Amino acid sequence: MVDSSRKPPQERKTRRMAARDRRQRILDAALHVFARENYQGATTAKIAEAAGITEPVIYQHFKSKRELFLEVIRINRKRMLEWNAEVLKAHDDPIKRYQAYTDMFMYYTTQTNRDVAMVWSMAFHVNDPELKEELRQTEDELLQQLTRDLRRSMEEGKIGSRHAPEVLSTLIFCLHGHLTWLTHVGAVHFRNWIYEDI
Amino acid sequence: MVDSSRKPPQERKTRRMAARDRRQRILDAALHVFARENYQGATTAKIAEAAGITEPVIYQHFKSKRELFLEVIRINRKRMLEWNAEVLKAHDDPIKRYQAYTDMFMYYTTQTNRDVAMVWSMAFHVNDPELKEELRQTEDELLQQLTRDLRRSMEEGKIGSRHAPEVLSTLIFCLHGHLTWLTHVGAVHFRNWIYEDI
Amino acid sequence: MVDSSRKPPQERKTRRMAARDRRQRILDAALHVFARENYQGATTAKIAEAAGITEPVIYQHFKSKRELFLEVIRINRKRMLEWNAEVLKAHDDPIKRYQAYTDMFMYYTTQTNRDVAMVWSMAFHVNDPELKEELRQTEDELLQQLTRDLRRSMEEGKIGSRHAPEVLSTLIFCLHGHLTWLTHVGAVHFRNWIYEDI
Amino acid sequence: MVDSSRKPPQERKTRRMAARDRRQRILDAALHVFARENYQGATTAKIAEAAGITEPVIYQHFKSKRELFLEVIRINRKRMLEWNAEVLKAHDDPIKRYQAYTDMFMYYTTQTNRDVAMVWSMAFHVNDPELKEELRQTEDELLQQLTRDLRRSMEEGKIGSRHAPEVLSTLIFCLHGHLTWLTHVGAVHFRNWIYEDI
DNA sequence: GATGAATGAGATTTCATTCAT
DNA sequence: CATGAATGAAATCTCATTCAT
Repeated sequence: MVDSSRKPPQERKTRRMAARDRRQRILDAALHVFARENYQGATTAKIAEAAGITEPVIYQHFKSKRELFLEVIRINRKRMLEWNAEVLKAHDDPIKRYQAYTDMFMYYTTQTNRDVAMVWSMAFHVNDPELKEELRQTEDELLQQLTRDLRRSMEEGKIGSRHAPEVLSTLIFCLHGHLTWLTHVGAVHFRNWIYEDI
Repeated sequence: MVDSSRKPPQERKTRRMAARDRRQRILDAALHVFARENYQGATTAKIAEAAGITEPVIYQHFKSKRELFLEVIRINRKRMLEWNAEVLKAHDDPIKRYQAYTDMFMYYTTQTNRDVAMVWSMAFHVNDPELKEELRQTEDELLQQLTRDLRRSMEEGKIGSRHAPEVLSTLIFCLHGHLTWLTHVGAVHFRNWIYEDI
Repeated sequence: MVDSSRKPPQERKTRRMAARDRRQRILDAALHVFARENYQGATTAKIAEAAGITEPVIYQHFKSKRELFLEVIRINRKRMLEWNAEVLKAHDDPIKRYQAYTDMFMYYTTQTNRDVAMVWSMAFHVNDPELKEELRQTEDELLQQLTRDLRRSMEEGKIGSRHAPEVLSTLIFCLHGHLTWLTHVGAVHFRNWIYEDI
Repeated sequence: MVDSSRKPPQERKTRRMAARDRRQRILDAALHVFARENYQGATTAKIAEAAGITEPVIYQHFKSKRELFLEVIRINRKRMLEWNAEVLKAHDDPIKRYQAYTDMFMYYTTQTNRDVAMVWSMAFHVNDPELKEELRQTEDELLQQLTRDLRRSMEEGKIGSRHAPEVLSTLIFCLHGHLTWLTHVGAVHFRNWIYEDI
């Protein structure tokens, strides 16, 4: 996808680039296959096929299937946290801000992002303490980012305080999780108006 | 459920149990193991061990692992729908009614019920069209039961209509799903006050 | 099928009778199932079901599946040898005699007898030395009975000696075996006229 | 069939064989084991052992045991039909032609070919409709090839027409089938002179 | 003597992972 | 580095056979 052709002199750099490419391809494929097939359902064979490589290549980039999965999770953890922070900084007007936040969630139900959401919610069902801890922390951070922001807005009187900030953030958050399900399963009819109402 | 109290001296002489009881024991064990380990992670060996039997016995009662799982799901589907309906009929006063409804959800985060909730949310990640359809229908029914009830209460002026009934039911519903996660993962600190606020 | 009801005084005899009955039922069912499903394909479960009993009953009458099979083979060995001898004694006129012999073979391709033929030919594929020896002996005996008879008829000038008696008997014999196949598989179109021609 | 003669020092370092060769080795081993042990008696473990590999390797070359078996059958079906046709074209003199045909059958009682014959006759006892149809067709084709040839020879007056061509071909055919049995079981004493007599 | 429940042993098949080239 | 070949370990499921009642 990047440039593996127009740099003949530096041999090593080309290789490095290619390796990084490969790794990314594997991660992309893995995300997709994990989302579709579940952790244990996603065989290394399927992932390799989706990445257009052979199985052993996976093991040149990742120690094991578990490590690959954790990496997928970590990448999206980082991505989610950054994204979250960014969105909350994007607008001065809180109304617009939360609107953007909402949009972000909506965004998560489409294609690639849907894969992210699926993997995320699926990860909760993998019985791995280390992973579990990581998930919990991420959820907590995301929630606190939003809670802090909401509280500040309330204190500044910029939004109504019909709900306590913790409650509101949790509500918004739950919607996210649940909408993933509903989308996944096909019951999508109220998606559009629910945010407006809150 | 049967007689686990008037056991004779033998500690665990579980052999020679009546077919019905054995079946139930397997279902109980399966529910627990599926909740803990995921569909594919829950091997028949683990289920058998949890039920205190050997693997082949499972196949005297269920045609396959898949069938066992579907049975677990179906039983809880029925249980959930009945329970839901019952709770909504329990009190004339809507406030008390929804309070009971809320309590029911809370109840779902404790031991056995927690297993039910876990299996339920886990089931969405099993790649099986028949199962998926069944899940969707159940969610729909549960949601509609609640929506109808809320709408009626609003029309009778018994509860405020700050949110549209569809929205409110969805909100309540999402909380259910998400709280399961949060509980599962260990972030439980606001459980108590969130319902009061809504 | 026989009388298990009209003999109240002699308890033991009634029982004996019943036991013998059961045994026969099992043997009949076994013959049928073995013919249809192959030695290893014929599970004790299928045999029990065909006999209208439960599996353990089989083990009250036979030491093992193998023993049951050997018994089935032995019974039909005896039956075949007796039958063979009888048929060859039935007529003085050799022509009629061989006609009857031929008819007997034909008979073997219909229902019950077909089962016998199938089991017989199937038995050759069971890898069991003891069984193999028994089969060989039976084939030899059957063949020699016929050969002796043919030789005598030739010596008495009662039938033509276009073929040597050993050859003719083998030919007739082969037809038997092969017709079983052809019938089994559905290619039956010349059955009728082939014997006339020889 | 491949190079089993120019082996390097290592006694049985069979690892890392070319896919084609490995496949062939498995087919060879399978033919042998199926012939000896019956379809269901021939476990993948036994086949793997005979091929000097571990079980999973079989599944890299064949989708299932059934597919492996069908492949064995198909290969020999092709081989038989070609062979048959070739032999019937080999000589102008019909006497020599049928002599060669006979020799071919005889040939089928030697080692490898004997395995082919055994598998062929055993296949009739495998309860599989698709397989059965394939077998029937092959038998029919073989029989018709021979019948046509015999009829032409008779019409040209090159061989006597003591028997109708259909009958003669069936006779020859039956001998084939039955001789396989007899050989398999150990009663081989007349093999030599029977063809001359017909 | 018959039955329902149970099981050890094993069959087929899959999968993550590792060599050897 | 990449790949084709290989495999140990385990998963699902079956089956002949045996208890306990």
